[in-house]
Amino acid sequence: MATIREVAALAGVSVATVSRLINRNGYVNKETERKIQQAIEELNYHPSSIARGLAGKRMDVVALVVPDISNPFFPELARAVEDLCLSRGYTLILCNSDNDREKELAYMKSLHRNSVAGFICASDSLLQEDLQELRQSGTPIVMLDRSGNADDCSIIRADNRKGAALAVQHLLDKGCRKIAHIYGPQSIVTARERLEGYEQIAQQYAWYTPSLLIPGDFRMESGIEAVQLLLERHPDVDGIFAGNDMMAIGALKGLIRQGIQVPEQIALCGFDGIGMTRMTEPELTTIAQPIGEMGRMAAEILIGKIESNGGENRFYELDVQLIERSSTSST
Amino acid sequence: MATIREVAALAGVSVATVSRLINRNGYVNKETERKIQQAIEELNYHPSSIARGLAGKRMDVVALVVPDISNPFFPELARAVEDLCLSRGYTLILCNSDNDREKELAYMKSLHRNSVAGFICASDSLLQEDLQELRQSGTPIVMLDRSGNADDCSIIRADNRKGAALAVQHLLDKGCRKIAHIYGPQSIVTARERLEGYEQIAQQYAWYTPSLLIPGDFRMESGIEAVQLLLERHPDVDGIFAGNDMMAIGALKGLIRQGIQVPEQIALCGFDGIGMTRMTEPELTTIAQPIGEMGRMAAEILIGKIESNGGENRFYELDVQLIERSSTSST
DNA sequence: TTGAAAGCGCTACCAC
DNA sequence: GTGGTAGCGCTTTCAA
Repeated sequence: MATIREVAALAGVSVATVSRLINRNGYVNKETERKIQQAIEELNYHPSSIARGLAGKRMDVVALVVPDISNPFFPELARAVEDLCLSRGYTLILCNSDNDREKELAYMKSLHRNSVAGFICASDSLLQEDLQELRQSGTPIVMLDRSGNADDCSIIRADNRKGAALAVQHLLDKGCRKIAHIYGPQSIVTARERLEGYEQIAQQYAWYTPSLLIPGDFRMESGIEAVQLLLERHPDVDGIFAGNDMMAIGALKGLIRQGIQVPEQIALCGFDGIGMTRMTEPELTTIAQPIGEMGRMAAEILIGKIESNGGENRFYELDVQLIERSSTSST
Repeated sequence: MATIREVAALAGVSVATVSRLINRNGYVNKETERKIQQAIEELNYHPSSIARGLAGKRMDVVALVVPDISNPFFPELARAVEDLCLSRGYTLILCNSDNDREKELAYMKSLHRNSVAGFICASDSLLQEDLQELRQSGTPIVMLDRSGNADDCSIIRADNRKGAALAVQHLLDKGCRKIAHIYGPQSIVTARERLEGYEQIAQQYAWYTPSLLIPGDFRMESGIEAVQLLLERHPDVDGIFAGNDMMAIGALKGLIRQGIQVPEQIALCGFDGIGMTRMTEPELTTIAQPIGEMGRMAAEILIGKIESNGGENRFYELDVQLIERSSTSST
């Protein structure tokens, strides 16, 4: 691995000049530049980020912590973040916390020691105090989706309340007269907001009763179980709004298992808009978050902060969209 | 962020002593140790991996490149790798190449610049020459699953041939008399091996004909299309072995769409053993690779190489297992 | 058992 | 325009 000194020697200039060229600051003679470029080629020189980091220049690694990589929503989100980072010359470290505090803290420690340039948190189980160290060292932080609110950082989230309302309204439009909601963990902000959105509409109707609310944990299995419980409680439901797509997929499976026709007997709508909703039969109607845009935006804002040393913190609430498919409308 | 010098000053010793203690090499007086430990606590000191890296000590970051994060097989694999790395004090950089050469090269460049300690490749589109730089710098490399063979590194793969044979045999046992195979890209070693495994058994039968081989790209959509093509060619097939679970899921969807009963009319078997095979209705029979073990093993071998400066290179072929579910056996 | 000092590869400041 | 050089935080001889 060639060093800057070797390049300088080969090009017959000083390391300072090479450094200036590489970082494109300061003046460098055209002819000198050519010679240096050639030397770089010849030695196949790549500046060491390590040394660069030590020498005070900001590093080019940013981290994204997701709570559950087995939920395709997060890989999709990660892809978007990754794409933008890569195109801007940053490398992404994808950390899967699995909602495991141990892992999370191990990651925080590692990130801190490795001096990441920026940090995107999409995990709900990371506490404010855990971010303290990073924050103290001035590392820009962006909170994405589940991670909820926090001081001193920008927050990016879809309009969960509106999306939930949209879902319920859609089910009503499709003729449903008793709509249940499988809600996610109330410790998670997105789950809370979606529940609120549901209630906002549902409570206007006579059929509404709290027992239409079934708890889930955002994972597929809980969707199956929720359906079971729901059918015992309310054999006459004709619409289900699941708090996310994974639970919706589980719910669909539960319904099919019980021999229930979807959407004829019960219509079903999810939330997230992950690709997998097109995998089921029938395909799932869902409220699509702009996943790609959220990821890109998070990365962009983060990099903006890294490169400008700060910038104002805002709360971005992105719009959602109903995607109508066969789980709510029989052809 | 406290430095080693501050710790040394507070403890009233030299930086060398602190360094010795931290790295647990060389002698340190009990009493001195206590004082240093206390200083470390007090300043909440974490050694900088950056500086440590520059100073010649090996870094604690390893990278895993996967070809397609939207195939749950890879997140599952990554989780296993990640867990083991974390438990051994390493941080994992998860790189999703999307089979995109641009991205791949960008990653390789970044990894090189950041001097990763080790590298696990699970991507098929990374060429030998792309690994050249890493290899030259002495970075240990492990090839996992799709990445195929390469010199100077250990290789870990499931027994794809045997798994495929197992699948076909299982379909035969279930009474199938004409079994098709949806195969993956033949540029990928695992796809080739599975095709071979299929042929090994199928060719022994009179019903076998090359037109039972339908190409796919390991993604769900291609499973749907493959089924369509297959049914045109052979309306009388009664068994399908898909080259991986994602295509199997697609195939299932295609079959259901056409109103075909699974497994009554056509039995279906996948390959990989991803969790999602339990999400469909009917659930999918599949050949399970020991995903967790593969990931852990890859990480373990890699870390072994990192810490021992090399070690012999072996080819590990892990055993697979048939998981029988309703897509091949009607209750 | 401990300390002093020479780098690791690079950036940035100050002279020339 | 260009070069000399002082660190960045740490590890690692080599002496003491």
